[in-house]
Amino acid sequence: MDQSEPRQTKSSDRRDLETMRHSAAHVMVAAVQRLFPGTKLGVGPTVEHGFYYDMEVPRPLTSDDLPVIEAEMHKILAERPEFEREEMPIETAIDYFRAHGQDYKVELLSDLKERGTTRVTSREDMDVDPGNRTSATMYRTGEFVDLCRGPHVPSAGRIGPFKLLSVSGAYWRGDEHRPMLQRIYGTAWFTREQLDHYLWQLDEAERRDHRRIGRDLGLFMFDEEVGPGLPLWLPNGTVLIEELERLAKETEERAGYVRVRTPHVAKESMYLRSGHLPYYAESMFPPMELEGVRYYLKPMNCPHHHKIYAAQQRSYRDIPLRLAEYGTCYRYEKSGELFGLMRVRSLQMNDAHIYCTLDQIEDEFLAVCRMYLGYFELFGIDQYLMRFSTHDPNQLGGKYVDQPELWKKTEEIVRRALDHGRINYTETAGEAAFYGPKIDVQVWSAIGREFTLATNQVDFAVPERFGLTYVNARGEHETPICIHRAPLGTHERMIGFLIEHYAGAFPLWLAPVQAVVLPIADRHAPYAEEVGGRLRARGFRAHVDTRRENLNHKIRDAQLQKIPYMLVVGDRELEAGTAAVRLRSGENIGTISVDDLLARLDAERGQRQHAALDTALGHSDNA
RNA sequence: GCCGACGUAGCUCAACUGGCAGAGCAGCGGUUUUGUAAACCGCGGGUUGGGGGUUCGAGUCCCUUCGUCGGCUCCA
Repeated sequence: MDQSEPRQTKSSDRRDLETMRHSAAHVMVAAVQRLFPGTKLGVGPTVEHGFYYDMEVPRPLTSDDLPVIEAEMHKILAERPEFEREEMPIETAIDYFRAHGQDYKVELLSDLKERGTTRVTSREDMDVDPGNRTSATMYRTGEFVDLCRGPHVPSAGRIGPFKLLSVSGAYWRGDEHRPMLQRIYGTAWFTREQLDHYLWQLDEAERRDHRRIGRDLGLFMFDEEVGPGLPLWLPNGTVLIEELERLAKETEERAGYVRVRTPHVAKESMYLRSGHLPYYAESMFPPMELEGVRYYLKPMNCPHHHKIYAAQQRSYRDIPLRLAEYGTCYRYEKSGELFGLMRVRSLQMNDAHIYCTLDQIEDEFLAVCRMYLGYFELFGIDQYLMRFSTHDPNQLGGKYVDQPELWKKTEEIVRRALDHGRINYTETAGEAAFYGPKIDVQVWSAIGREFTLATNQVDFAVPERFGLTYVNARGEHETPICIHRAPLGTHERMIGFLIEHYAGAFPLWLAPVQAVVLPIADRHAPYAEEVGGRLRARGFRAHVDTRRENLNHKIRDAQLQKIPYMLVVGDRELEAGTAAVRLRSGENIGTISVDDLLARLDAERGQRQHAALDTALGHSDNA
């Protein structure tokens, strides 16, 4: 994600840092081996801010073990061992590790030898060199020997300040059917200041965590009896939802969408037709049976929308047809995957399905991308990654529908749309949906977890299953292409993300409470109510704090609630028909008339309509 | 789902090796009528997540179940 590397870091420094962290990982695992003889090594790459090592330890580790391991690491460092490099034939290395009971290393080397690079992942290529199938490189640090490509710092004395952060389970080679190893995460830096800065950032991230802010600002809650992953939206959070929906509806209306509404359940037969059953069944809530018919909670809206499309004869003149719905879906996420609002079991999706011809896809797809970019501009989101996912030709007929020419064609169209729109993206093969290529917008939560925030997918397979057609200009039936898109993702994830993005200080148009009027003494309450009433009459969400507390107290509470405008009214303001305006930044903009205040608020609230939405609608290009 | 940790008042946290469940904030009642980040006094508040067990005695030890957290797997 962002920030925590020193700003001036050059790429060579960056490499040195990675080298040093990788060496730290070696020292860590050497310490674990000393403390827990019989430890078997997995792999231990560096990651964004540090390193980890996976290993099989005789007993499960707990966080209490980390200080002990750190102490052992310091002992090793005090011995100042050299990192000695040694190259040997691959068979010799296999024999060595087999003799030492290092089964995982044996497996890595055997794979490399027998199958070449096919099973070596990026996590593993720090251990073995996929390009070299005949010899292996070993590093010796004191009595500790590990398979490793290197490079390493020459001496362990070069390892900078470090800290072990957490311990957890991790499947060997990321496969849930294989053994679970113990993973220790750590971080290491050149200087103590950098380490402290990073640790401070971790604390800061915790303060931005949407789960904490969500509670403090009264946005949402969970209840054990309602069920895990089923958020309850409190009044303040509901304002966020409704403002986002208003934004979406205005934008989509102007972009030529029509709105529909569909039920939350449907019969089994529809999901057999759509292909969700049985393939998606494990992500769906189990069926409920009524009068011998099985119904499912909908995990997505597309089948319902397809039915609406199919309900009447469509002409080429009718399309693109863009059906939009903030649809509520239910997905049975595994219990361990739930995470605050970011990963839930009931979700409201900014969904729409665009039915169009092959010729129209490019424009439609680009228009959707512009819509994202407009939203992101509006929110000031600049830390994101657009990921273009294409199919893997080797999996046609399996993971992917067997229509090679359509894959090729639609992928080209998407690529051209992205290039034409001058949109930056990375391309990943083998990550497409089974029905077509897609773009995902990746963002990171405050604690650094990656999420797909929005998605835009081409579907050239499912419309056929639903028998969707349109009559072309020659009077023939043709199957339309469908674009699935959710530029604002789901309310749950988008709001979870925005909470962290703004650290709870939402822009005026989105803020659950936009202004609070603070009467200094009881005698100012009627005037305060009058000011509040005028704001509300103008469509602002304004409260009046008439508690018998002093001003400092009311200010503090309003600050903690991150209310954009605090309007202090006392004798002077009452007299003059004004309010003393304090912003949540702490800035005091002085005393202004209520009329001026309303004008200012109008202008600020109106910002959401301007440039960003023009981008969303592609107006800036045409203008 | 898997590995590990953690569940004490609305929130943040106490309670030494098993020995009378406590504090601050919030809430409520009263006093104060206040000018830009916490006025003062008082009061209520808990089946220590649920269930079972060990023990003279369990917040503390054991089992089980639910939930949460850190990862893994998976995903909007």
